[in-house]
Amino acid sequence: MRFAQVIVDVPVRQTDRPFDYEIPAHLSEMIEIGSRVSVPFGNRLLQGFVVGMSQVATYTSASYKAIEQVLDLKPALNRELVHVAEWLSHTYICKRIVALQAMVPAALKAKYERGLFLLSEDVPPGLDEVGLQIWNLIRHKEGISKERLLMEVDEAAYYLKQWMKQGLLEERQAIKHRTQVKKQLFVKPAVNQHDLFAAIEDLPKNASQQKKIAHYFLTNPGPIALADLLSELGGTSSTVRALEERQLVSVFEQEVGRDPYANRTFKASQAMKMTDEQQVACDTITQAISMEQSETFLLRGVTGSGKTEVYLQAIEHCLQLGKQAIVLVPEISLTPQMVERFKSRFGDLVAVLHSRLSAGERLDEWRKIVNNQVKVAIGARSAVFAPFEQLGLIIIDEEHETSYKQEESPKYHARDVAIERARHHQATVVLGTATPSLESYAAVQDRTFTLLEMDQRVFKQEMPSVEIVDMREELAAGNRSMFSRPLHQAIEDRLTKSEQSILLLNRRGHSTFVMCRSCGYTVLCPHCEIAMTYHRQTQLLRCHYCGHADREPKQCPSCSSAHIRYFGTGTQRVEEQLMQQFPGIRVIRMDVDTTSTKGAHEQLLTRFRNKEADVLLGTQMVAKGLDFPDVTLVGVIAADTVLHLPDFRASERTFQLLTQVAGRAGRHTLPGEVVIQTYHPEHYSLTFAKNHDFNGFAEKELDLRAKLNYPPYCKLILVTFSHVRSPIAMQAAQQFIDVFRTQLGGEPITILGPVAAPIAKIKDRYRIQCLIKYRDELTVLNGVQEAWLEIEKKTESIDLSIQIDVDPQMLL
DNA sequence: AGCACGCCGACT
DNA sequence: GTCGGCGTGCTC
Repeated sequence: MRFAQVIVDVPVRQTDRPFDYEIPAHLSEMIEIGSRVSVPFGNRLLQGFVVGMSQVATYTSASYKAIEQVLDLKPALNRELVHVAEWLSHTYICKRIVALQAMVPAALKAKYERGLFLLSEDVPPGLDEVGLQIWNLIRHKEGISKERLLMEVDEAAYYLKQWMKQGLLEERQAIKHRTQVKKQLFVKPAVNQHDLFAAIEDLPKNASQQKKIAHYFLTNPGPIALADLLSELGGTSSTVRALEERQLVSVFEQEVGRDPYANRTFKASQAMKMTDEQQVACDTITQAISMEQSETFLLRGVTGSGKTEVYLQAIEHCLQLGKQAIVLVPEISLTPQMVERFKSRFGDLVAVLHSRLSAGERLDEWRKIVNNQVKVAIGARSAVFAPFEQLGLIIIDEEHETSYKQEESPKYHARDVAIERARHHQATVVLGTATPSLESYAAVQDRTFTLLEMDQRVFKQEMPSVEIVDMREELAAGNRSMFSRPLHQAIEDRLTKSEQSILLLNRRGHSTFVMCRSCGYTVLCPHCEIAMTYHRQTQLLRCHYCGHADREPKQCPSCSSAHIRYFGTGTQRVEEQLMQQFPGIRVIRMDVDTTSTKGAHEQLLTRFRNKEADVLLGTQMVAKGLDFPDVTLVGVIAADTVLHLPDFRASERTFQLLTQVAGRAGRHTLPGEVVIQTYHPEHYSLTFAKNHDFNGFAEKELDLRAKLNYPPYCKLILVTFSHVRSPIAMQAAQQFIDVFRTQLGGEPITILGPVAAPIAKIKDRYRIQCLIKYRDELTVLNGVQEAWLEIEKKTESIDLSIQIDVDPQMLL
């Protein structure tokens, strides 16, 4: 007898462990570690993942249940990914099933539905006509829901009750598989060519369409998609149906893979000649891939230094060795241009995974990986789990981006997952960026990572000149506009030269807060402790955290004064001001509000590329990876917005954002200019960004981090407790810390808190947080895990939520 | 998570 | 006497 250890799809404390199931003989060939299976659990049928196999059960029992079904022809995961899931669950403290499910496309997550199942093959004797009808309906649509049946047949309730009592029928939960495989209608000839030829003669004289189609099949006997047939030959499906009725053709369904890029052709491209710097970087990387020593490289290249070409050639080498490669890019920069570069170099060997694909399209792309049809996967964060068997290379572009940290459980960082996977495969990791995260920079200093540098732009252009404008001086000089004189001048200059500009403001909406001039009351969201943002088009005050919207107030809700004023500048107001101050200017605004519909993002960028606008105005999404030849001016409306966030990474974020957005200017033949407006012109993250001096910034910032004891000099775990009543959350937090301290047994660990989170209330729930600072003590993760389980157990009955974020990227 | 089992109050 | 409330504990 063989057994499989299965993690079942129930994400709670009590079931977060493997359960033993018998492997039935007829499935023994199919089941492997990593297989997705369905298993009986209690009186339900659940989905699960096989994480182990053994000759004897690990749990002693008189009888064992057996695996019911294997859900995929090829296992969804493999042994290595099952290991990584285990690593994920203890590194980021999450339930095992949550870790496993994060590795497969969302379309494979089971949905469960209660449905009706007959327990007897035979129709009960003496059943009347209506009863028989219902019986057959249930037999036909096994698992149909009770509600649906009652809707279809009014009298059903009586029969159902009877049969359940007699044990002929039961209602139980079943796995409802989402539409997974796309099917399409195909047509093929039903007779041989000879008969078909004869039959054409017999067709009615006026059946010209039918004849046309029949003729087609004389020369093309193979099946063809119905849609293709009709678009090629004209006619409608009724024509085909007529032929089907004459039994000359047959129509059938067939599985087809969705290919989101099927209708696009990509020009094949060749490797480009690289600069010396590129060549050195590429050679070092390819050598490491060949040596299989699992090395991590930090490729620091200034914006425009041609990192992508290095990636492409390194991948080429990797493929030549018979290995596969993963490329991670931030979601927002996974634009058609980026996809195009990879598709044109590697053609059909690339699978593309990003969130703008439908769930089905994503699944199909992912299946190409499982079925070994592709060698390269390019995608956002979750593509790090691409189930390749022979990984040679993992590339993470724009390594510093916060989007590599998943904000939901499992709260993993793709960079760390990549390094863990590379360890299993003896693969190479390349982290590319112009502005490394300080964690990676520190890892270079302690020789965990190897540094590769590229300081020259490919076409030898100068880095853009950067001017920092002190807005306090502008005000003193009587300029109350949001555009300083230098920025105003620069925009005007581009308009006359018909060059383009990018303007960055990291806040959407119109005004960022609404305050009463009489009493000082600020309008807060009733559900969150956050100022509401005014949106002019809709004339609504909107909360950017929970989406709550209110009408624009005509008077102060607190003192009824009419002196309500709008403060703080958002992208909408900048747009208005641009139109006012530069008559005739063409502006494209790009923020969450204008890019929420499918394809809007690409469409706006295409319009800008086609020079249908003079200015691209937007939030940080305009800072990333864009490359437009005619952009010669980048303006930062307010560099201070990020600087003042209550987060120890505020300076780092500001430096990165400014450097990245500055890199959008003058990338081709025209020189670039950058204007940064600020109230803190002396701040080091601005001055180092002005001089394009990453190393200088890093040294200064590391020094500060060391003094304040923050990463990379310590590790962090952020634990957030939330409840509708603040004291309950606070009490739970305190208990958590007590248990945690006991677990540690006197290790000197710093715990900040419990205190109210910077955003103290979201969606009517008060948030209390604790920040754990530690070196690398092994006991800490375990202690958090244990304390979590204990508090979870204690608070089971109340609606308390506990969020654990290991290595948090945002302290909000 | 679900669901059965179990022990107490208000109905036919 | 039975239906049904939600507290408790288990699922290979």
